[in-house]
Amino acid sequence: MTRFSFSIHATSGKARTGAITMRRGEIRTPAFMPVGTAATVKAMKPETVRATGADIILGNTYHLMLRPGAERIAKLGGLHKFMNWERPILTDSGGYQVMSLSDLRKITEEGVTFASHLDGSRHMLSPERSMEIQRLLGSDIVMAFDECPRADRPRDEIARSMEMSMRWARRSRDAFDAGGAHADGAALFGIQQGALDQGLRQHSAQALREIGFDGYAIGGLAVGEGQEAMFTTLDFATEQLPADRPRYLMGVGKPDDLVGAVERGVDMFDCVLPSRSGRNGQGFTWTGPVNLRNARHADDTGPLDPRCGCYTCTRYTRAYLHHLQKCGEILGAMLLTEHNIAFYQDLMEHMRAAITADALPAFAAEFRREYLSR
RNA sequence: GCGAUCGUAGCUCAGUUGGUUAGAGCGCCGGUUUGUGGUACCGGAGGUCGUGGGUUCAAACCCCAUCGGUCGCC
Repeated sequence: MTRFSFSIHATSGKARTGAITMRRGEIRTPAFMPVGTAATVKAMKPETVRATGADIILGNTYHLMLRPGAERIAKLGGLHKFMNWERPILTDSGGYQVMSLSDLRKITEEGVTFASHLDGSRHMLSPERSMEIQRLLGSDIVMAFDECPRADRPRDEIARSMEMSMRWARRSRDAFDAGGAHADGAALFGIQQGALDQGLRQHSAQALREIGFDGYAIGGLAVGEGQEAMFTTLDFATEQLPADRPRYLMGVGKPDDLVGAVERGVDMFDCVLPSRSGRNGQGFTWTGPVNLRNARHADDTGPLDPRCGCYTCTRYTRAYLHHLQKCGEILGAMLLTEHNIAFYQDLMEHMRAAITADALPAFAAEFRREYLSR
């Protein structure tokens, strides 16, 4: 069994490029992970997701435990077989969704009880149960169970939440090790909290390092604080985490967020933006986001992005994509999602090449000049 | 020709004991989406209430005429 390992091949400033090697394949970093919440990257076939260049996708403990159920997926052979994706899968622990989706949640030291957003039924998640579910799913990168408080909460509340998340991180580590997932070659990532506070972030990072994880995630950002505050936090947050382990900025972000975060030393990302936007008419291009529902595209015979070599851009006009979006046609979501995911992967590939050439600052400057020009 | 009935936003319609700047859905125009509640969310434009008279302090609403649609009867 190939043990989890991370090697850095080149650096450019604080940015690094390299690869994570795992039992189900290699993950080139910096990496963008398309989100496949309910055992599917919405509107895309797994082979198409792979064809865009994705090495790994994300799945969700919260959604899958409610439907179809973790035990059922285990009985059906695990998440990879269930959804026909044989490469690595990272599973979120459910902590964030309990905050963002469910009502009637009650948080105690033991864990969280909450009402399903699907049918109101009552459920419980704890570090131990989250580890068990992620093991049943067959996850390759398991995330520690944490609490993600809103960034606008008072500092003492953020501090107490972070400290509990660190105790939960310890319990996640223990439950993960006891469950045997480690021996199977799965990896466990801890999640730093502390919102925008440098001291709290430092405490959180120290606690995680003492426990020891295969990788370290930065949680609690991109929750409304704005890009400048996020970058300011990343300036110190990445340096607080071990240099020889992957750093994963959870839930981020827009293309310019990714570039700025890579410059600050982040190695992994996931975000719903490219896939959700694909269903709602927003396409990403090298010259900025485009709303394909806008009437000005109705007679445009050009591609969405002339510099993009994806399936959609090499075969379809903006006029057609506009038409599909206006009609709410399924193919519109499919074609635009595929482009957006391909664009994100292309962006990552460009950044990896720029870091390899030790030329990330020049690439980033040129990217911003064009992407943010309008 | 006679009778009935209907004409309100681009479309389908709501709107009476006559009473602020006449509403809805869809469509149209635009914006939002960051560890995903897949037909999402937010905002905006748009109407001489078929037309012309009349009654009234006040008319989409009541009266008369007229034009147009639909149905029925000769």
